[in-house]
Amino acid sequence: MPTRSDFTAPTNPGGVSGLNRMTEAKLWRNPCPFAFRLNNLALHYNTACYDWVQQTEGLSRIEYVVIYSLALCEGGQARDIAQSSGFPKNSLSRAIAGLEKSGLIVRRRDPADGRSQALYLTEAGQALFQRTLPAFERREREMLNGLSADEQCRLSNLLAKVVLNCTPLSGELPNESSPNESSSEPGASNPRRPTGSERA
Amino acid sequence: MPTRSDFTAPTNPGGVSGLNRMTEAKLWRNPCPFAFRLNNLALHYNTACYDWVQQTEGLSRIEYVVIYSLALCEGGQARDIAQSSGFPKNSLSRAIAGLEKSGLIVRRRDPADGRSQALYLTEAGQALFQRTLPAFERREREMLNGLSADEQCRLSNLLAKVVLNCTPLSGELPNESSPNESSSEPGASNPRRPTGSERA
DNA sequence: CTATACAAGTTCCATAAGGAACTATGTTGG
DNA sequence: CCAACATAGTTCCTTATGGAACTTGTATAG
Repeated sequence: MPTRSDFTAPTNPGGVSGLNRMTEAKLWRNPCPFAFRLNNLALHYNTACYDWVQQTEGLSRIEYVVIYSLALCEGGQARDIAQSSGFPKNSLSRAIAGLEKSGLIVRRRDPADGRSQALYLTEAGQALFQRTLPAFERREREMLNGLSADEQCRLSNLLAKVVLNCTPLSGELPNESSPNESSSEPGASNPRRPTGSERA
Repeated sequence: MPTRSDFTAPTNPGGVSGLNRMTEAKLWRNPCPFAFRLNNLALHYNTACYDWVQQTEGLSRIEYVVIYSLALCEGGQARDIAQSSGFPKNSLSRAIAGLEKSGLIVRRRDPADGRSQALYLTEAGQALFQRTLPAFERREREMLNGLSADEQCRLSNLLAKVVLNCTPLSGELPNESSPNESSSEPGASNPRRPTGSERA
């Protein structure tokens, strides 16, 4: 049976729910709880799935994003993938070159505009997508299986609404000199770059 | 006034809502819509905020994550930041060393355990947090301002629920040989690593 | 019809990032 | 009490990453 010493902090001060103190703070006492939850969930999803694809198919995350993007939107261009995923175009250029060499995609120059090229999955590319997709779908289901069907639906809709609300203000950044909000923050300026860490 | 040629596809086949075809596909015709929306939102939030901090304070994302983590959980250890943020511990080690040199944090060895060290914000570190936090809060408000207060609350709760549902299965990965699901995917195996791209 | 600006992709290159191995400290168990 | 193992943090080193500049091809304007 447990003695008193069994209850002294086990070095890892596990919170009530098995989370450590810091994670609990970020979840429940965070001035930006939404941001944390988003990032936390994206992390859990992405690492599980993309590590798995790396292992089983030898494709990097960005390469798989290209495959996935073309599966959803045949004939799309590198530019489209950049815009919809947030990866920089030079990284995409590399990934696309690699995938073409592996025979998973093909490029077709647009006769109407010599600059752009439409991208297509080959048979092999489609097969790869077909055999990997289920794992991604399963992971998504697993993450959501704590919610009822109704809750899942609501969550999905709310997120979509936020995405639509955000997309316009993509390039915008916190700038105290802008003549709207009243929040009293000091230093600010205004760079730009729609790059980042989406990758989906 | 616009002539007919004004309406021919502007090279960028903007969808109804101003999104390009591929983004629309990822939003509305995606077998994993939840994952895409998460990543898309995380991207918009993170790039805006962390680029801004980089510009105004000269701190990298991971450095700011350390500051933020300690502001929420004073005396936390590097290990805690790693667990709650998903950054690898060697990268954190670097960031912590840099922040200490800049005088934004201090380390204090734990007398009870010579391996670990508790981290604290200095006055300067706290001041930095105080003057940067509002921009992060503002960004979060901006992203959510398309939702009613009630919807925001619901979204928040649903996300928290999913986070709690996910955390246990952190290390787990899609493995077809597991004796549960029936989804018919082929290749699978089982690596591990809780690293990734959370960073909040 | 040239000059200028813009856009899609590619190449170059410096560096940030993270895996793996290591150090130092703690814990367990035989 | 020592051997084996675990854990916090650091160091080393290779590689992936992405900014900036470049190339090629299109619009626009003077």
